Amino acid sequence: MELLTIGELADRSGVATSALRFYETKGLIESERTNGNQRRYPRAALRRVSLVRAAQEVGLSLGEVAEALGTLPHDRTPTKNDWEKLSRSWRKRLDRQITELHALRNDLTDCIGCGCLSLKSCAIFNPGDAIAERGSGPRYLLGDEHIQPTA
Amino acid sequence: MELLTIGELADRSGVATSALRFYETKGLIESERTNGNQRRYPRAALRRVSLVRAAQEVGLSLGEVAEALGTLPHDRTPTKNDWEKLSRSWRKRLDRQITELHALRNDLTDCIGCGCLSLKSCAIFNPGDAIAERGSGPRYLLGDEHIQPTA
DNA sequence: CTACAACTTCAAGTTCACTTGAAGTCAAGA
DNA sequence: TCTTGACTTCAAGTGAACTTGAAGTTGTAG
Repeated sequence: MELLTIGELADRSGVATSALRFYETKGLIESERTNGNQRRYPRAALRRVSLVRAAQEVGLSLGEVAEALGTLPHDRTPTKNDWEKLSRSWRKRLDRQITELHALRNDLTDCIGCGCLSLKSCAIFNPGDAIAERGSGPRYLLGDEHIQPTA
Repeated sequence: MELLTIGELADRSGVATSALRFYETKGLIESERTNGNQRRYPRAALRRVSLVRAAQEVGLSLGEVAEALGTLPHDRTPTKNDWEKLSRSWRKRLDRQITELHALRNDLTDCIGCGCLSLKSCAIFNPGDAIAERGSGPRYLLGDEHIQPTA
């Protein structure tokens, strides 16, 4: 099997045919045509589709993916160097994202740990807001109003 | 300052007023009204908004956030237990996401490392596809066709 | 050679998460 | 009191990423 039909590519990549045609209009993948005008994809298209999906995972829009792919040469097979540039920039983005998620995770853990009795220090629930207007003391999540009456 | 106007909430949360009204239609936040029908938000709303944004970061849709918030009691201030349930499920999701990103990062690193001379083992570019139809030897990324003519 | 699944294009529709605009009301300072 | 900026609702618009439908064509197995 030299070339893939759009249906085969869809099956193998797990991406709907309609999405593949859509990707093609966006210049993300390319195809040859049969005499009867049907698309035929080289094996490389399968990797290309995976690349697109991977990039989406990383948080890139299709436009950004197209742009990134645009940095790869059209006239020749990409070299290791070509690829390294692309890959490095994505990895950077990935690293940043991982860092952010870790931070969020830690905040959540703190919130569980603290039982929300020390909301002052809770990053998630006090982002940029000048809190500490009521002095210290117990606070409740999602319903600040329940201040213990100074019994 | 007991209650916040929508503008103040917007400034403090960094979320546009239009978005806040939109969140309200989705049941994500609530407000009281003045005699003149203007919204007034309790401080809790600020945390609530942050919660929504945090959840979006984790990859939840607004619908899912609404659902999650729905598991919190409406009639009383959420307790530590209420919160723990919610927080744990989100943290789980966060963990899964972090794991996925790590995997993706590693794949990218491998791809850089291998110089794409051993695409057979490259997870990103061979997901679920049975490759290895051409035997071993050099392969090129994004353009498989360039097989060295057996010089 | 025929049947039929798989393909083609093109326009329009969908969902999500908002934003924008119009037309009018409210709140607070000079 | 007047002015002005902040607010109100409601309808419509936006952009991303596709999907769906209609109407017609192609490829292949029987």
